[in-house]
Amino acid sequence: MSLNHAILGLLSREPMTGYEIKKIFRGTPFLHWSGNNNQIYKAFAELLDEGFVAKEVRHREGAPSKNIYTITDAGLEMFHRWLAGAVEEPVFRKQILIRLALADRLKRADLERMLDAYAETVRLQAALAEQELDKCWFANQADSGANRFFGLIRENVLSFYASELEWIRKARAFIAELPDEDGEAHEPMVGNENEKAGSKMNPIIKELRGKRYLHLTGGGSPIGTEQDAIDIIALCVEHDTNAVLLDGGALSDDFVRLRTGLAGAVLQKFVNYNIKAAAVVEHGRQFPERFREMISEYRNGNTFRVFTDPEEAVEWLLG
Amino acid sequence: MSLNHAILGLLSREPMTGYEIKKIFRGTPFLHWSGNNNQIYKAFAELLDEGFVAKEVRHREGAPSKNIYTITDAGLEMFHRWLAGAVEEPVFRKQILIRLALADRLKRADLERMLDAYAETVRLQAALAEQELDKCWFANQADSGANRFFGLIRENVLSFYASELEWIRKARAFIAELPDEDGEAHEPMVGNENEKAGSKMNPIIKELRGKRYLHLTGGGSPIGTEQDAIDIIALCVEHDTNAVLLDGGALSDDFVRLRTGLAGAVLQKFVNYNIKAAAVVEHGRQFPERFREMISEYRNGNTFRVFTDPEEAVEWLLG
DNA sequence: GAACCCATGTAACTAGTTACATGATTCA
DNA sequence: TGAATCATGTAACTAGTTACATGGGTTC
Repeated sequence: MSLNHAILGLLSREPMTGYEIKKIFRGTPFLHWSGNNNQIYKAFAELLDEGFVAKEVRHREGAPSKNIYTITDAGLEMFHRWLAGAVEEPVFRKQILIRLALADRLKRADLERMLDAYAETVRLQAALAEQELDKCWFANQADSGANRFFGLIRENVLSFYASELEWIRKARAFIAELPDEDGEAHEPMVGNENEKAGSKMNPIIKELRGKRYLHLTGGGSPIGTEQDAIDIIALCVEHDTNAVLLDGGALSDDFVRLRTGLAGAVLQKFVNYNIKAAAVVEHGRQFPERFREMISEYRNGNTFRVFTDPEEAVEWLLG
Repeated sequence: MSLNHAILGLLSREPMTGYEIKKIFRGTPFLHWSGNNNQIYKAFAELLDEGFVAKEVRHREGAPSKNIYTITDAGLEMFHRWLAGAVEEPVFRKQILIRLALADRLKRADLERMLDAYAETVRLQAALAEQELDKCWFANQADSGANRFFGLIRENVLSFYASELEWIRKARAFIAELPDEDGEAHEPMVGNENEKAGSKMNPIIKELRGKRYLHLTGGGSPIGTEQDAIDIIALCVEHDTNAVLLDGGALSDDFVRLRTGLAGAVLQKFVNYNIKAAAVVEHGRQFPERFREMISEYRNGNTFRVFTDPEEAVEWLLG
């Protein structure tokens, strides 16, 4: 595990607090650790234990005290030993390859849909990575303006996604040329029919002060796939509105876990179709930290907001 | 976790035993699970519990009985639902990028050495992946000759390594153009001096029936880096021999863990320089399964063998 | 006044790996 | 005879994630 070494590396530049380190991990795509509290604070406890860092507690009037960590000589030596040691091989995980290997007998249309969904995921991921890269800690450092190798790193990361998109193009071309034998026994796709939206999501059109909005009540099932977003948009177009009120139940577990990419994909679609969405959640509901961060990022825009009070939500939606 | 789904996908082709599934996972680079017992057998217990597979115990005379698993209708439906669901985004882990970001102030020579080591690792990994791909279960299946998409998958996997090598080329060109300012404060590389070999590894030249071999006694420290292999080769050249006897202590933990790539890199160097190596380990010593597999693969060749009896080892070395 | 930010930490869980255990068969 | 292959399983561990808990300060 080189997390500890990476922390030492960061501290070799300047002393930092756990929280700062955590934010760096969060905002840097090639630092593949999620940077959750447990990991970071545990790592510091270990490093302190081994004498690789020193802790300075800074008490602040009327504020929680900070722990500022400084690297020790032993820590610096450890870090340099790590740099001199063997480099790990690069690894990847691509579920799409597993699917493709196992979905050998799928119908062409289903394969195309799968690849298209993958392409959208990759594009999203690439955009996210680019954005994060350009505002991450390494992009612009105090001493030398920017890290000497940042350009190389950036290129490496983005080329990963670029070559994936290029491969998708090839794969699409390949399956387009496949003979589609209707008589063949195809593995059926399950649960991809369009009419499920109506039955599953329980949408109601409401009106307030002459303005319409679509209300997805908690009684229906949550937004669990990108298809659900498409269905919502279709309903909006049908009823000539661009405002959607989501009951808390509509936010599925997959939705609030950002790494599934679902929230990103759905909200991107909302942006594309100029649709405003307000979610009303119970007061006590806890979301993953990443999701909360995303919420606060969306606060700047006019696409998505989370409320606890339904009236406030509608107010914003129609305002 | 889609491991369970992947197993269902395999069973949708034909009934299999846990051991067979395990071997498929082991031998297929894009199935990123290691395929260790615990994982596989636990997964089967779960699938059985949920009614997605059925178990048929086949008792065999004088042999351990097999459990042959067959997918049920519920399992098949589950698998198809998974296929229809959202695809996971691709992810990668490249320690080299972290190093590069943190090793900003390293000397040019050290950077070059780091990139060269990385290039070798990637080449090794690529070769391994290619070899595994071509003899893996998906490469040649009974029904359709080969999986329709195997070519696409193969291309994707290999292009990952190819584009990494291409990037290394660019990175090398970039650092070659960097001004090497001698006056600058460089972060020193630690422990990369050549003389450590003599002091650390404790090598002795021995002779039997007029044939020389290099004996690395257990008293020294184990082979922990590629540099150690280079040092050993230098000693062989110096003493005009091509046989090395390694005491068990020389095989470090990193060495026996194949995913570190150390064993592969070291043995590749031995192959290149036509050096025979025999390791003598205590009778009870347990190695990771992957390492044991590698040992048996090397049994075909004339480069590396593991013995428990030192005399046998020397016999083979000089034979 | 609700929600977010800074800041620290812990408890409980999931995923995945290593090592141990067993025992017959096959192969050199 | 010793090691490898086939075959099944468990115990203990490491790495990493989610959720919970706390509390002052800031911002809309």
